Amino acid sequence: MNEFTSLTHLVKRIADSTVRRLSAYLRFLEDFENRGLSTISSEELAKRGGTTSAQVRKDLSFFGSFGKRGLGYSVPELAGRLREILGLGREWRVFIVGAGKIGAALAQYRGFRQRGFTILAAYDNSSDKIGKKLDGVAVRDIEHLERDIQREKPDIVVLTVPGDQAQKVVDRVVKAGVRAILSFAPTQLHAPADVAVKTVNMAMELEGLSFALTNRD
Amino acid sequence: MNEFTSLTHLVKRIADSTVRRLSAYLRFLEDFENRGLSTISSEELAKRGGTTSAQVRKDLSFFGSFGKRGLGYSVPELAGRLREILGLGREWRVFIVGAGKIGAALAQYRGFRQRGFTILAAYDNSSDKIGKKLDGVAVRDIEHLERDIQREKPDIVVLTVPGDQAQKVVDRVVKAGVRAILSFAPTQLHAPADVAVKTVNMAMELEGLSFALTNRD
DNA sequence: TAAGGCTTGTGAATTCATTCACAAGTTAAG
DNA sequence: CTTAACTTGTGAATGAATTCACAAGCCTTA
Repeated sequence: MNEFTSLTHLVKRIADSTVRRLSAYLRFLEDFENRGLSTISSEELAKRGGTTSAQVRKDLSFFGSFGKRGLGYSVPELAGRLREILGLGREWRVFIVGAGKIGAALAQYRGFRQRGFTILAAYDNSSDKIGKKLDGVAVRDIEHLERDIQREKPDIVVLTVPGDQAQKVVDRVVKAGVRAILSFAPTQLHAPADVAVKTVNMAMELEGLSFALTNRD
Repeated sequence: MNEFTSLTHLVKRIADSTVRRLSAYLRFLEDFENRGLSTISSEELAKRGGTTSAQVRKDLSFFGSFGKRGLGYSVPELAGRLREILGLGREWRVFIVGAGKIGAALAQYRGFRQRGFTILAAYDNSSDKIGKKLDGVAVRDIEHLERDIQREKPDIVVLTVPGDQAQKVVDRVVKAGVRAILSFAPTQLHAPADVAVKTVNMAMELEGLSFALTNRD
């Protein structure tokens, strides 16, 4: 039984950590799918994901009950359910803002396309880069960012500009109507509550390692 | 008063989320330092970091009491304390394994050097890349990885190889004595408990955004 | 049909993290 | 010296996430 009327009307807020694990489970399931396995238990899923079987079952239970007692989960069915839950059944349109090295690395990253994320264009303010291509992705003048957002309605903006320009770009794209941002700038970003912002902060990860190496034994 | 005898003998395990916030506080403090401000309150620090003043004070309280009641914290002193806590007072030696686009982006990333992370070398298995330079960083044959780890004793290995090779490289570098890894591969990695592993998983972040965009209203 | 072996789904218990709320300490002003 | 205005540091309270533990259901074998 399911306490929710539908996936789009979640009663409880789902924790970020839960969503991240669902994403990991999906990756393992795809692996199992490729190897032709048809069912999997929460225990096996847990071992792969470095968590516990109770955690796996609890995570899934927020969205329904997808398994069979005594048997486990059907690999293709659970994979399908997770794709649905994570919203991967459709195309997501992406703009990259910042055509530096990180932008270039992302433009060629196969994981984007594989999961339905289509990169429409990249933006930069340097005349060296404008008009060129980044692995098949056109680099456009950042002057036209707002205009293009209105025309092409990207769902997600990936930010790879230097830290001191990141907040300014956030303000611009939010004003133009973007509601999801993935930033690689090492700064804290501020946006309205209805805009989803994720930040990948390398400096923070490195300092986490530095801390771990320093404070142990 | 401090319930710990020294920073290297923490009684309580410090949560990952706490360390990440400390890292953020340090960034703001450096900003304040550059602007010549001499004191700051937990409230101001909180506003910048998108948290609460109680959280800031609690985070700091795990390590000692660094503020003055009625006044706040001395900016340079607190910055210094945080650098010490995070282990940023020394040089950290880094190998990059994988000289693809992401490896290249990291090789030129200024944030590394700025915080005392020195990139000693990069490794790859492609003869196109071996012997070349990645923004001043020599690309070496991955065949020599173990030998070089023993010789040059890097503290941290940054992994930017394709997902299907990541675990193999982890096993190799762990066996060779490395105790901290920062991975950009979109896979779950397994390592002994005394090895600190952080993973930056772009696919997971994107799926988090996809989930957020799908499940709202 | 019955028994044995497995595995799910989920309330309850526990552990962990955040927020509250206030005594204690500091500064500045009169 | 006294008062007023602040701000820290921290136990206690609350809230959130994880783990426990077991009834309920499914499959296989005989």
